[in-house]
Amino acid sequence: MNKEFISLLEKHQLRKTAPRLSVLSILKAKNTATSQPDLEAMIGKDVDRVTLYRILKTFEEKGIIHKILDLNGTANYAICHSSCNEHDHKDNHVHFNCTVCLHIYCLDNIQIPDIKIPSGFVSHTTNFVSYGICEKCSKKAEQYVNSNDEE
Amino acid sequence: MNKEFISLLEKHQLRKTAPRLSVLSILKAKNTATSQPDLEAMIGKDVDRVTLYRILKTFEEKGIIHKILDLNGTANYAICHSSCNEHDHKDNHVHFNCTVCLHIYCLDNIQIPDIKIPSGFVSHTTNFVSYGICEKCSKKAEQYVNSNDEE
DNA sequence: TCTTATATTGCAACAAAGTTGCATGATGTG
DNA sequence: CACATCATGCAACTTTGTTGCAATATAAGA
Repeated sequence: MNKEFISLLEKHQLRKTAPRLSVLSILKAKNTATSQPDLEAMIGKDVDRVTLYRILKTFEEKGIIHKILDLNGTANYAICHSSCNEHDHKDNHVHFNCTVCLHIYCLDNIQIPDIKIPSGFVSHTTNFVSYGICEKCSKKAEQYVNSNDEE
Repeated sequence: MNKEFISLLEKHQLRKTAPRLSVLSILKAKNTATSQPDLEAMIGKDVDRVTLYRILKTFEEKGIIHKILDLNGTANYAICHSSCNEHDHKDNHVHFNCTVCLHIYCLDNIQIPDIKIPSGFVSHTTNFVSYGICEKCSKKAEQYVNSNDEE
């Protein structure tokens, strides 16, 4: 399991260090993006806050992870599924940001549609975020409603 | 010109105060969204920082302005063109974020296309941001290239 | 295996962004 | 004009992110 991360770091010519492997394993373990504060809490005090910021920055630049901002502007990070690299680092799937649990889902199968932009403007990347209620939170809400049927 | 802002505040049952009118006139004067730091600088020290935050929060809740996050997660604000209100506060046009000057343009004429989201998920709002180089910055770059033709 | 250049980390200190509680002051309605 | 309420200002604080520099770990070569 660790081998996967080690080869990922090697591929990008980054040294294999404990903090970096921790970050990768935390991000990989979840199916949603992880927020900066959560990451900081999960990684604990073994790794310095500054180190974490720097790791996230290099990972993003190398195309290992991508950053998505939630509705509050908080940074969230997820491992890139598609084969990103330094030069071609696109993250052209739609994201879903649940307004209840605040989780961000990468909808890998849903491509961002093309749009026409005004002449004179040149677009390099696009970002599509859908805000609403995720499956888990919908189900929880249903259960809650059902349990109060007698009212 | 002030009448416009005063009636806007009345419409939303907000008291007409000097700080609120300042915010409105600053936002209205520009064709791009204004960042929180810029707003703070422009409004000067006559208005307290905390007051500014609170004004922006109420304006957003009332549907007077909308918030757009730039690529760094910095909050930017623009006056809503469409007739938004507390209950129907949608901002369904595309935004363009220039990576050079960092300005955010509201592309009022360009609607956000619909997408299919996975079953179980319920979408309330969508957000579409295009990142690239705006017209002004493109022209500046051209001029720069031309002036260095002799090289 | 030892040495060494260099990438990476940790620490301290700081800057910026945003929040909370409370007292003061302005607004608008009767 | 009085008064309830909304809005602001101030102080203090939390969170998020950055910078410089010294200490340390990594990887590659002798």
